[in-house]
Amino acid sequence: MQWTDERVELLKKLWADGLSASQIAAELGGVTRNAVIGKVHRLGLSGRAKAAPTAVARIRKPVASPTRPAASSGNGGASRPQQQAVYASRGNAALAAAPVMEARHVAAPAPRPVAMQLVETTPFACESVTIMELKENMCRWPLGDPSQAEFRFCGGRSTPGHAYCPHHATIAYQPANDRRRDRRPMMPSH
DNA sequence: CCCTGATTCGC
DNA sequence: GCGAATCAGG
Repeated sequence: MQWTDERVELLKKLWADGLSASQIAAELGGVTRNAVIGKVHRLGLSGRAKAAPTAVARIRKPVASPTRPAASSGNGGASRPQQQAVYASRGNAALAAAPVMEARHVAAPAPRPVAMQLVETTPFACESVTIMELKENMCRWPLGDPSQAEFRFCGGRSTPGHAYCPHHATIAYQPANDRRRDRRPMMPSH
């Protein structure tokens, strides 16, 4: 990919809009965030409004002398075989489609979406605990309607650090490719 | 671990 | 000029 005028313009705009380099890279396509950052610097638009870095901080740190692995024999370059172009496609980069939204840190451990709660068809003996009884290491798989008093959580023993018990984990974490096939009909609309 | 931008330097 | 590798930090 090359930096056509159009792409450069878009880069400028997105950078000015505050998107991260990886987000911009995803938006442009065909480039990595490194490429974006490199371009940003070459264009001289680095350092986005960063609340006055206070003179001192602004000054190049004298110690900043890089400690590059003393390219004893062409570090990086020489030994690197033809890149297989593994464009950055992880993290929010893949979700960058939505320009605005910046709701990343908002989501909580998140129970399954309501629609998924009634999906389970196979009878499964849950502890059925209330939110008050729910403790660490207890399966947080929701049972029933969260707006009703009867609402419960599975409460089964979950692997430390995980949200669900082994059983519900298998439901919650189906491989993307299997989802469509295995999905039972969900609620009509909501 | 995920992410962020900054920098270097072979190409 | 380009951008991977790396650094430094959250």
